[in-house]
Amino acid sequence: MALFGLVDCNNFYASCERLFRPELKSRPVVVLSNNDGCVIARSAEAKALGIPMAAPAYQWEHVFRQHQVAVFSSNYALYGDLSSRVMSILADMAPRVEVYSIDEAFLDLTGVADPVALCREIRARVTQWTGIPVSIGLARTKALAKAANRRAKKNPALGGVYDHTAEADPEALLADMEAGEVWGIGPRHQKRLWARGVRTALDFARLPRDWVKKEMSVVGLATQLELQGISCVHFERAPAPHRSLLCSRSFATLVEDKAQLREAVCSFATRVGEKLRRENAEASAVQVFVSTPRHRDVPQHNGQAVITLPAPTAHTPEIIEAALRGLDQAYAEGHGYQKAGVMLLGLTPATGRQNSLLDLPPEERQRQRTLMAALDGVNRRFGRGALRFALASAPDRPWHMRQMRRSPRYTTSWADLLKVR
DNA sequence: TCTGGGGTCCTAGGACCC
DNA sequence: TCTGGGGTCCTAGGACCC
Repeated sequence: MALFGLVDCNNFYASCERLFRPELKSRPVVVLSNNDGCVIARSAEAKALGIPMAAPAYQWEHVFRQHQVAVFSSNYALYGDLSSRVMSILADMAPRVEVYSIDEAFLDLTGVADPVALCREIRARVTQWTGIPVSIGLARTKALAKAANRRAKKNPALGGVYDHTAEADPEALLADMEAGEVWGIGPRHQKRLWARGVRTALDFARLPRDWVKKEMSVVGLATQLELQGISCVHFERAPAPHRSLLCSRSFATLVEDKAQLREAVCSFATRVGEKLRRENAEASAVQVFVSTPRHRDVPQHNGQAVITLPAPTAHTPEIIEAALRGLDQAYAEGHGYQKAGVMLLGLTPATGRQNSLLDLPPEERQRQRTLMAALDGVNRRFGRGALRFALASAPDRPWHMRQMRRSPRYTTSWADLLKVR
C-alpha cells in the first residue's frame, strides 16, 4: 500500500526572517506580499493577534505598531535559498521526494520499514541544519497527508509528526476539519457545500459521488476519493515542464502614460524570457495584460491581447517586439493602470525543434542563442539587469513596486552576508 | 497611498470538418 | 412539420493551489 508523507515548513517566510534575527524569537513576525500589499506569512504570535492570511497591510498598521510586530517585505532570494537547503536534506534522507512548493514536499514512503522514525529523523536534521521548523503528516493519499500534516502542526503533543495510518479512529481526522480546509476545496465550493449542510471534511467525504462529480467536476470527485483513502493524485518524481510562464507586477503608483507602460512591459518581457531560457524552452505566443485597480470608483479596463509568434522562440528581442504589439492592442487611453504582465504560452522544448518555412534560417537562430546565452551569463554574474534592453525601464522609476521593509539577502548576496564580530 | 505573483486544470460552447 | 452524428480545436470563464 502506498504511503505518502507531507513535509511542510511552519510559517515558512516568517521562520526565514527570524533565522537571522534571533532577537525576534518570541516577537510576532509578518511578511508582506510584493508591493507590500497584504500579509502572506505570519509567525504563531502574529496568528495569535488575529491577523488573517491575506490581510491588507494598511488595515493592520495600528496592530503592527501596538504589538511591535516585525514587518518584512518579501525577500524571495532568501526564501528560495533556504528552501533548496531544506529540500536537499529531504532528498538525502527520503527514498523519493516531490517538491510541491517553496515550503512543501511530498515523500513517497511506500515500503519504508519504519516511516515514523524516518520522519522524526528528517525533522530533527532539518531543524538542526537549517533552523527551519517543519511538520510531517503521513497517510495513504496526498489529501489525507495534507490533513495529517495539519494535525501534526496543531497538536504540539505529537512532536511534529502524525501518522494517520496508525490511527485507531481514522474518521476523527476529517470530523475535526472544516470542509473548506480540505486540499482542493476553495472558498467557492465551501460556500456551496455549506448551503447543502456540509460542514466538515467527513461530511464531504460521505456525500454521494455523483453529486460531487456533477457539482465539482472530476477534480472535486478526485478530492473526495482521496479523503476516502483512494489515491487519485499520484506521486510525481520529476516536475512537469511548464505550460506557461508569467511575469507581472503591481505598480507603486497608478500609471497612465503609455510610454511608461511600454518600459514596464519591456522589462517583464525580458524577465520572462530569462525564465524561458533557464527552462530550455521556447514560446509560441505572447500574452500581455494591463489592468486598473479592482476596488475603486473609476472606470475599469482590463485589456489583454495574445500575439502568436511566427515560430517558437526564446529570443528576447522577438518576445519584446510581440509584447509591445500586444500592449498596443490591450491599452486603452485615459486609465490609470495598476498592474501589467507578460505571459508566454505554448511552451515547447528548445531542443529537437522542427524547422519551419516561417522560421529564420538555422544559422540565424544559432546566432540568437549565442547572444542570449552571453547576455544571461553576464546577468548571472553581475546581477539581474546588469545588461538590459534599451527600452526596458531603469530601476529608479517611481512606479516600481514598493519594498520598504525588505531584509538583507543574507545567503545569496556577498554584500549582505551577516557580519560576525 | 491603499488587497501579490505565479501557476494548473476543467467545462461549456462555438466554429469547423467529414 | 420534421435538417445527423461525431470529432477536433479554440476560447472564455471558473475553480483551485501556494
